[in-house]
Amino acid sequence: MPDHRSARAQRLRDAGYKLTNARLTILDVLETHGGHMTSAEVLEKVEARAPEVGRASVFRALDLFTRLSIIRPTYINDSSTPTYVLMPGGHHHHIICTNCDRVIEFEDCHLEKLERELERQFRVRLTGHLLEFYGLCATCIANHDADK
Amino acid sequence: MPDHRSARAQRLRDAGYKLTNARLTILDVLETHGGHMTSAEVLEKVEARAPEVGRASVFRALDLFTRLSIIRPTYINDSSTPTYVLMPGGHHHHIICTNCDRVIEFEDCHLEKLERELERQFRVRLTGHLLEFYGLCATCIANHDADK
DNA sequence: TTAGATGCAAATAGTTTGCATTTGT
DNA sequence: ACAAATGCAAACTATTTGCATCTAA
Repeated sequence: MPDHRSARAQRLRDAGYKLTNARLTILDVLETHGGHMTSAEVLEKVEARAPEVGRASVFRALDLFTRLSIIRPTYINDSSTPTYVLMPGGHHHHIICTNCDRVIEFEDCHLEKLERELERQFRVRLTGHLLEFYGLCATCIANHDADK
Repeated sequence: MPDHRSARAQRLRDAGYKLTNARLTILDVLETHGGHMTSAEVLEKVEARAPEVGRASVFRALDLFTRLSIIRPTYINDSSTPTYVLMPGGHHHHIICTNCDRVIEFEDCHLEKLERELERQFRVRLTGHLLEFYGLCATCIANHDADK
């Protein structure tokens, strides 16, 4: 299995950034949690594990990790606050229910071919992608139909 | 050509929402601008066109339009503030340069098949999607290489 | 050794709320 | 007619900044 944890720290290092206690703690919090985390949740977990790490460093690290395509902020529910998703292998895919905000993750996206096409067409070098579908989940479809 | 403008107002109406002056103004601002707009830009344009429309109504409408898959908030640059993209036909696709934040839009995504697969697999009813690729644009690749 | 990163606390900016009033249907 | 939506301004909350200090390389 791929060791994403050391791989991501390595990525920081390769890009010329220091492996500080703050960054490694924040990265570990994200990796331990695994899924979707709001900045508030990250702040809370970091505070619990390493009280000496300041709020500002958390936001600075989240920005940095975003620039490095390690995570990606997205809007899940009532906007205004981003939810960060880890992007192992540079990509992530999910379905968001626009009624109850449930998130369903899925694996396959078959976007490799499109990715290569885009790189050629626009002369870009792509490092990751996020694919979000919106709609109603099974539960909300049932409730909706029951309303009739 | 499809008349997205009346189509979207119709969508509001069909979902049981009132076609108020505030909502129609905000919708028109989004459609006139066409592309990506931050909440600040929407506020500014709405203020210019219809000063009587309050700030709160703008945010309430942006939330509503998001729930209806008319627009979708996403993070383009320095996070913290969402950029809203119109989703004609329910979908939108772009490439974001993680170095200079340039946005390149593209049309084809070939996701219809995947969409149908997901609907079957998870028993969901999908209304739209957003596909974002991250990486370096041609200009930033050149600058990066020049640094060596 | 030293550029880069941190932690703190104060400042800022973006967004939401409560409520009396207005409006679409 | 009346529920839904609005506009206002105040309250709130999340995020950022400036700067002296610290630390990874």
